[in-house]
Amino acid sequence: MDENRSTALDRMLQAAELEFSEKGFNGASMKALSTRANVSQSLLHYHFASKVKLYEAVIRNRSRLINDDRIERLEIIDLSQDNALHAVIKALFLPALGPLGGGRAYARIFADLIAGHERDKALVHECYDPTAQRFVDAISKALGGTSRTVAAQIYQFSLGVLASVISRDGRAERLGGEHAVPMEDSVLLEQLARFVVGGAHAIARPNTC
Amino acid sequence: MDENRSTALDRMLQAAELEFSEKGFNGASMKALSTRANVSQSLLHYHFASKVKLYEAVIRNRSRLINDDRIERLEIIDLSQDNALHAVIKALFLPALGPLGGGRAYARIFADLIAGHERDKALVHECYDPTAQRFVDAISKALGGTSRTVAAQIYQFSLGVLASVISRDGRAERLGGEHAVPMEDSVLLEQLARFVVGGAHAIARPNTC
DNA sequence: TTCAATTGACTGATCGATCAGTCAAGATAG
DNA sequence: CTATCTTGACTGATCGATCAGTCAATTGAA
Repeated sequence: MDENRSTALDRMLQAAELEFSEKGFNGASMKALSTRANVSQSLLHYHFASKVKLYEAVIRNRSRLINDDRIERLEIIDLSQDNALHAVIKALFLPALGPLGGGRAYARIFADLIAGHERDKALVHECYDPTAQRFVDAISKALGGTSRTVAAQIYQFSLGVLASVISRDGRAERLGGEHAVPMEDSVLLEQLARFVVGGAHAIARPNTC
Repeated sequence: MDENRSTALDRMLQAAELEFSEKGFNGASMKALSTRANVSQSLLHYHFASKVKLYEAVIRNRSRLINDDRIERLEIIDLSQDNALHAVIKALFLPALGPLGGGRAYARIFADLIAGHERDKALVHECYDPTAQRFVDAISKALGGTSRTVAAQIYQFSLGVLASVISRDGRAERLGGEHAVPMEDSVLLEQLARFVVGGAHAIARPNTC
């Protein structure tokens, strides 16, 4: 009962995600964070013990939402069909760009994880590697049996491209000049996927085309 | 005379680049930084006035080295030749990956800049946009007159791919499994360029291939 | 040549602010 | 009552920044 009332725990996680996203781990303060969540600073420590643990909780929470969706989308793809890779890449990107991805909130945290800070290595290993392995497999198969080494390479590049887009700041529009009309999300995703697929083919089958 | 003796100013800039790179802006402390440079903390403020100004000095310094090299390499490319785009992309990537790029030192700072923090927007605009414009132009021409909007898109994706590689942490090797032998720098650059060129063509000329 | 005046580089001590984290006590519910 | 939840008050450490002042080198006037 009273299910949809926002609990203190929900508010804390939500505020933490926003705060970490906007200021980064070191830039975010427990005090500002508690104010944002309308709880006392002590309550944060009661539930999460430490700032690091809270940070990990945020990432575990969000990465589970994203990766569950990714796997769900991946599993319904027939990897033997022609445009399988295109579907795989969209299954990788869409959950991170959509509402499940936490919108702007999670964007910078994600970009930080990509950057590969020493602090986050173990966490990335725990939260993202299992799903990543599945996608490396899928990429390998979708490309007709490319080596896992090359598939992992493509996966890494793909995440880089995703990161460059996920925290959109209008720079591409500025550099593009002219009218500078921001791109629709669905169109951007399509561009993104096409770029990655094109690049993947160029690496995996350098002789064709 | 006595030209190659390390001055205090040099040591400070160098230590700052390392410290900011390893800990990020908020994670780095002026005290640790001064210890690293073997100067007093006060000297940092004497020369750079504030932490933010020091950070900006580091980026202005490094970006100038990188972008001067980029332009130099870009200007000797014949944009009408067949594999012009490949050369352009290498001109964009090589200076950032080589010794001028500051090696690991500048890597994470660069990744942070890509992430697009609000704090760095104006600085990126000042230090990177002029060169970026030149490359967007070159990409547009090398692709036979693609619109600047699409060229800017490709430029943005390219930087994302670069960022994913510049702070190498061995994750790709781990995901690739098997022997996990780290890739040679020159080979990686070639892979990188081929991926981007393939992706660029896929976006700019969706009908071909 | 000599000596005061000025400058630039640099330091140790210290400032108030803010940090993450602690703790005992109050509130609330089963 | 008991156990969980929540709070305000507090701590030591550390933050970026400021300060007065030292020291060596340079300048300028006599």
